[in-house]
Amino acid sequence: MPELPEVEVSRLGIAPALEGNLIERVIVRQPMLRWPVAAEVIALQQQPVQAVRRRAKYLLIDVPQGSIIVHLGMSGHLKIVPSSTPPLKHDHVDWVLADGRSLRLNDSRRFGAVLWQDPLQSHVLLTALGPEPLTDDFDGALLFERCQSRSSAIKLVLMDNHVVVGVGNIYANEALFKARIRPTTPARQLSLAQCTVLAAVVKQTLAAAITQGGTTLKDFSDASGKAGYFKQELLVYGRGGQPCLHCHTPLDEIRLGQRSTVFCPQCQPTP
DNA sequence: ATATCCACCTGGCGGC
DNA sequence: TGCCGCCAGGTGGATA
Repeated sequence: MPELPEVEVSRLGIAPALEGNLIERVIVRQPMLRWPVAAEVIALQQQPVQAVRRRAKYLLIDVPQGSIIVHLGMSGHLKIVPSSTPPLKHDHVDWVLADGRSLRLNDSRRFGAVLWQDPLQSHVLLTALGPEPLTDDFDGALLFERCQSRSSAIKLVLMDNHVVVGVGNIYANEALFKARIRPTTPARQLSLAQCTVLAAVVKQTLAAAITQGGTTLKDFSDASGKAGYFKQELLVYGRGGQPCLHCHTPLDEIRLGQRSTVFCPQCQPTP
């Protein structure tokens, strides 16, 4: 999926078209995503959009009756298109706007979701989430504290939504390389100083990726259909076996929690 | 609580 | 050209 930067790039792209606009109706071509598209969303008519927010990798589109929750899964992307545009394969949901355009969700793997949140409530999927990485709620001290009870590899802990949200496989690999920490290091073995560096590079990496329009591996694009440029700045992800950009040692690639994990055996030493 | 593994689904790639 | 296995940006849920 889109990780946090790609979701934020989507939010930035769709918000200007949605906010202050009216959702006239919703067209569902394929209701079976990760869960069935929520009935409350399908029934929406003539609803003004008040705001488009993001929490972790969830987008929240606020209307007077509540909030539409959109998750992009692994392959989802959102576009703003003229409503007359013929739907393509995997264009599962359209939100038809009053100005002749539509918000269109395409998701080939259907790991994404379209859910509903009642006003003044938090959907159950959003209640147990950890802090947002790009706010002051997340810092080295918090990361260090949450690592104390964890013997798992730091990469798995960094990707655990209870610890911090939004860090997926690409950016976990990138941040650990920048922090010079081996992904397999048991989390509780990290020092406060290492956690402070790690939290800082997580913020820096995510923020830079947002600026670059996100990372497009194959099917991510922003609301206008443009691919992201951050792929050019990836230091280790997808580069297993190739030389480290710092020391030229071939990068190691292993599996951690069934996810591809790349690191430099020289620059990211075992503790 | 924590840790591990599986599931969902489509598509692209390499190998034979 | 075709078939097969493997891999891919996520994460809830079942199981020890």
